Amino acid sequence: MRQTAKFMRKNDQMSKPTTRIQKKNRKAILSAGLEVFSKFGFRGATLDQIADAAGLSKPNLLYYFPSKEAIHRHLLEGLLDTWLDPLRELDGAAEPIDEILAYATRKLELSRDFPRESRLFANEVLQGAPRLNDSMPALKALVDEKAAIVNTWIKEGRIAPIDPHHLFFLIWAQTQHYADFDVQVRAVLGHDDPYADAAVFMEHVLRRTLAL
Amino acid sequence: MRQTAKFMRKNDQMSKPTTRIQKKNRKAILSAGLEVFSKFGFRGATLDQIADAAGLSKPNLLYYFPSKEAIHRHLLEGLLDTWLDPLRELDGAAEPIDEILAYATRKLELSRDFPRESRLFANEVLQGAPRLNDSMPALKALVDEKAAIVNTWIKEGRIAPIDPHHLFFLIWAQTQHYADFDVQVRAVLGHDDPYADAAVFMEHVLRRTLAL
DNA sequence: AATCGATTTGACCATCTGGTCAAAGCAACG
DNA sequence: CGTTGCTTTGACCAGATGGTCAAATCGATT
Repeated sequence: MRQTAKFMRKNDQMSKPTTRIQKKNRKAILSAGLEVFSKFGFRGATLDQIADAAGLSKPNLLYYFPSKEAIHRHLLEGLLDTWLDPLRELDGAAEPIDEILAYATRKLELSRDFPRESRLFANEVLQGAPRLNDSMPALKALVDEKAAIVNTWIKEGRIAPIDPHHLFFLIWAQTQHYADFDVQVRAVLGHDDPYADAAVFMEHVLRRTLAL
Repeated sequence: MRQTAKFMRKNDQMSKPTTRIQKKNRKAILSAGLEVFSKFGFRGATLDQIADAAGLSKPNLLYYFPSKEAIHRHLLEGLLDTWLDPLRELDGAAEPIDEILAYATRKLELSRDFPRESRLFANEVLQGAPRLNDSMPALKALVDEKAAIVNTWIKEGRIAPIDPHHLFFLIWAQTQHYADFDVQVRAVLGHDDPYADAAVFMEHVLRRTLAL
């Protein structure tokens, strides 16, 4: 007996879509959800908006995802991982300043290429991260691990003595600012694409901050 | 004939509250509104939540403010001003590095002492600043004016040549990060009051960034 | 204490929102 | 081409939400 979608939803914990249509529609829904959730936050977004943006009717949308929250959860799930991937690559064996610059650069590219994801995340954290609390310990663990590497570099006298945690905050704040406060950045600059200048500026700041 | 509150609301454009009760209740409503709006955004906040937080009934709340949007507008109105006040004080005649450090410090204090205001603002900008668009030109004008001062300092060879706009973005991003991403910051640090360390770190970053 | 305007509230309303359901449409496979 | 099961939808529902209103209560002034 072939599985029906209904059966999948109930018993299969949303396993991968099987048919071509399912693939297409689930992708459309997630993309639409990202668009709407990142703009209005969870409570501000409506299923009608998402259905509209996905080009589907609301009941059809709920055929693919059992609830508004399920769409949101699905979007958040992969997000923190993607967001932290560049940090995972931070390598204790390589040259400190190169490594940190590479990390910051990758993070800035993430802001440039995935601003909606950044804003979805920002919206969530702003509102107290109610749907991210479970991930916080893992986040802390990863950051602590990488902070230890930075501390090693400091003890070896290879970079200036600074608080590693606040160094990460600096990089996060600086890079995410361009995605999250996009409107303000563009209004102040009066032109598009702040990212080229931002990259130059950020490299200046980090080199100076880390230099002995 | 004494003015009634109803009369005021209709014809007087919300002029200052007159009676002691009005003063107290309007203050309670604005404080409650700040609490709720900063946590859930405009669309996520409900009048019932605000009324609850203010210790009033919903109709009573609407006796003092004509609509949900009016409360929100009222909160935003003063906000951008307060937010930019420290920047206004940036003085071209004084010592560059002292001035910039003083600005950044004042801004960090604002984050520490008024995190709800910071989050209200962040929520608004995140969602495209629909209710702040009018203020954007004034913001740009002020920033451009102060950027010109920084450029003068650069031409005089008193600080390193950097892009002044991105310098301001750096300061905004860094300081507001501690208020807006409070949950994340605390989760990563595993303790309270990041502000003392943040101040030290920020001074380090800015001194290095600006040094010749 | 009587009056008059300021304040408060319970009841109510229209609209919006997340979600359901049965029935209809459609695609693939024998 | 007919069956079978996947997909889509119109109609609907219950609860939440922003907002209204008339009536009740309160407080200051006489």
